[in-house]
Amino acid sequence: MATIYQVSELAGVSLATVSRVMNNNVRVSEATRNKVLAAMEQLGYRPNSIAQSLASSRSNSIGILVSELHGPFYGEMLTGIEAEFRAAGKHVIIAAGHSERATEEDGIDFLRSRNCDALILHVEAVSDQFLIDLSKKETPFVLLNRQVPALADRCISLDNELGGYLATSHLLAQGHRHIGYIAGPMWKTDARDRFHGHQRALSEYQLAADDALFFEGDFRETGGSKGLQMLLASGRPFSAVVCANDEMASGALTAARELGYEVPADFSVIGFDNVNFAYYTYPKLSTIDYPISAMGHMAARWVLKQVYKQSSIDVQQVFNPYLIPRDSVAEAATT
Amino acid sequence: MATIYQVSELAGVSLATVSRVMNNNVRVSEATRNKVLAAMEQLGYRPNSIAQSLASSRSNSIGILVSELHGPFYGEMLTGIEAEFRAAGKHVIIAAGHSERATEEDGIDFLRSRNCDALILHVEAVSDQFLIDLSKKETPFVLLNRQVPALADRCISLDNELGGYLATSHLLAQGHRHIGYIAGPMWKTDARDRFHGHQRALSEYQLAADDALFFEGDFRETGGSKGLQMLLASGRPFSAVVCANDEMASGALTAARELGYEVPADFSVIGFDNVNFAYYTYPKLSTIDYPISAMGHMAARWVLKQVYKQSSIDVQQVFNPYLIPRDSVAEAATT
DNA sequence: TAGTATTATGTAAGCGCTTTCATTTATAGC
DNA sequence: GCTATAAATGAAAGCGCTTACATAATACTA
Repeated sequence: MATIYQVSELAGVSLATVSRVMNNNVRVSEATRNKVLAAMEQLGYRPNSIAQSLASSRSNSIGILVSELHGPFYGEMLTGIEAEFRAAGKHVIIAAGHSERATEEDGIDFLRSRNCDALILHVEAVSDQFLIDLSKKETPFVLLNRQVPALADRCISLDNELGGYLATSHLLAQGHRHIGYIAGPMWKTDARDRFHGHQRALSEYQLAADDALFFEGDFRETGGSKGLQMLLASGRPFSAVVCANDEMASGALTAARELGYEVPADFSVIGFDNVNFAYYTYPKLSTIDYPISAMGHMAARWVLKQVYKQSSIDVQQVFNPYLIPRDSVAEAATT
Repeated sequence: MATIYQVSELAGVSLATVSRVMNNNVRVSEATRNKVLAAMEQLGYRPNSIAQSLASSRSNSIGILVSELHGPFYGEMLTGIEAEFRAAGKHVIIAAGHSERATEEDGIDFLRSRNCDALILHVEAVSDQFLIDLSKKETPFVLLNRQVPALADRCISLDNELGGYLATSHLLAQGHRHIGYIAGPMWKTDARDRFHGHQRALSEYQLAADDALFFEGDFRETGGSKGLQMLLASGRPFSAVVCANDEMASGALTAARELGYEVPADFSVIGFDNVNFAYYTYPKLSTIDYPISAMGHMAARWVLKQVYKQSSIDVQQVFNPYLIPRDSVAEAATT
């Protein structure tokens, strides 16, 4: 692989000049620039980005930590982030945190030691305090899908409480009064927030969540089917169930069918996230849209703006969920 | 951030010694090693991986190029790869190729300029020749889900032809004789191979694929629903349809339902890939298992073995698909 | 045309490590 | 105690760039 030195020799100029034409910020005469460009072309020169990083102490790489690499949710998110950075000539280094504190901290460490210019963190298990401490170190970061008041300026988040509220309100508006709830792991903020929204909607109707109709799931399909079975086993009547995400809703749908129930005839189901496959379940899942791809883009743009100083970029930090009514919710039977 | 120099000063040794204890291959006396370790600890020293890379000309990073970052298939694949490398202390740089030639070549370029020690490529649009040329350059790479005869030793692939054969054989064994086919984009090798398997199975029954019952889709849900509509519109009777992947099968299932058909009562449907959600469709999708996660692991291990010389690792290069019978395929009505 | 302000280019000192080679120190043999 | 050998450590030259700073070339002014 050719080095900058060989280019400079061929072009008959100094190293510095070659470097200048690469980072075409400084003025170089048109003639010289062309000579250099020609030499680069001829040698098939490509800059060694490691050397560039070392010399300039910017690595042009951004570390991304997500809980998982698979799953519709994270996939969308990563796509949004990658697209934005790729266009800007930056690259992403990705690690998975698996929603475990140790793994997440480890991942952050790993990314930091890779000299990332910035980090985009989708972390669930580390404490707020850990993040606050981290914010005092040199590597800037932005939090996706998390609200830490002390770090508000670096949070890109969805109003999960509102989403939970919207879901339950929808059910309520359709006449449902006995509503089951299959939650996410309650140690996760978003799971809690969604549930709080649920409670708020309920309280507007002078209702309260029924403990017997509450199940704490795991945000995965199996959690949804297990949850539905528990709800059914409770013996308590219900005409609707809200699932804290689409994957659990999908599991619940499948379980319902297996147990001989029909949705929405026997009871309605609503999900959360509006992941891609929600449209392909049967019945089509009513859900709350989570603009995760847009939020991924936004996190990337935050970095572009704050870290790479592309000041013209606008960043939206708080996103709002909205209802996507489809076929899994119907009016409550009037009894 | 502390540098190696500060560590060496604090420990009262030379740079070289500190470097040695980091790469603990060379012999350093126990006493010195402890002094250095203590100094590192005290300074919170962490090596600058960029500098390490420049000096050692290994970057400890592996470039991954996939078609998309989202979707159940790629998600699984990335998870497999990341897990393997993370454990080995390597990191992955990920780019998306979007199944377009220019974007893929661009992505490869991008990754190479990032000084990756190796590349794992899931490319569909670049030519075999391009890859052969690439193999002559210095960056080693392994191909996932692609068979290039001249590069056989760096291909990790599935026998797609066999998979296609298994799917159709299953249908045939259930008595189906009129079988529709919703293919992937036929310029993609895997789509073609699967179709060839389909033809082979058919020929064993002295049957041939019916052009009127063939639709070239796009491997996505919409392609499946469009495909099914075309099949239905053709006026040709059929009792089963094979979809070249699960996403199209899911789309076909949804479309069938919307048009008033029942699967598998009116016709059977079989997919391909066995992605996570195939179990949650209605009816549960019969499909062909594609061990993509295992293959992702294997691609990573190929790199560990070939590039990082971890010779104890075993690598399996060709994987076999197998049938997962579920509920979307039933026996053909005996007429 | 000398004098000054601009612009273009070159020189050279790092960036924080690895690694070769030379040197010092410890170990052993006689 | 003195050499021969091995083990531990240090000195220093890069890796391929960026970036002050210095200098040379050109343009502009009076």
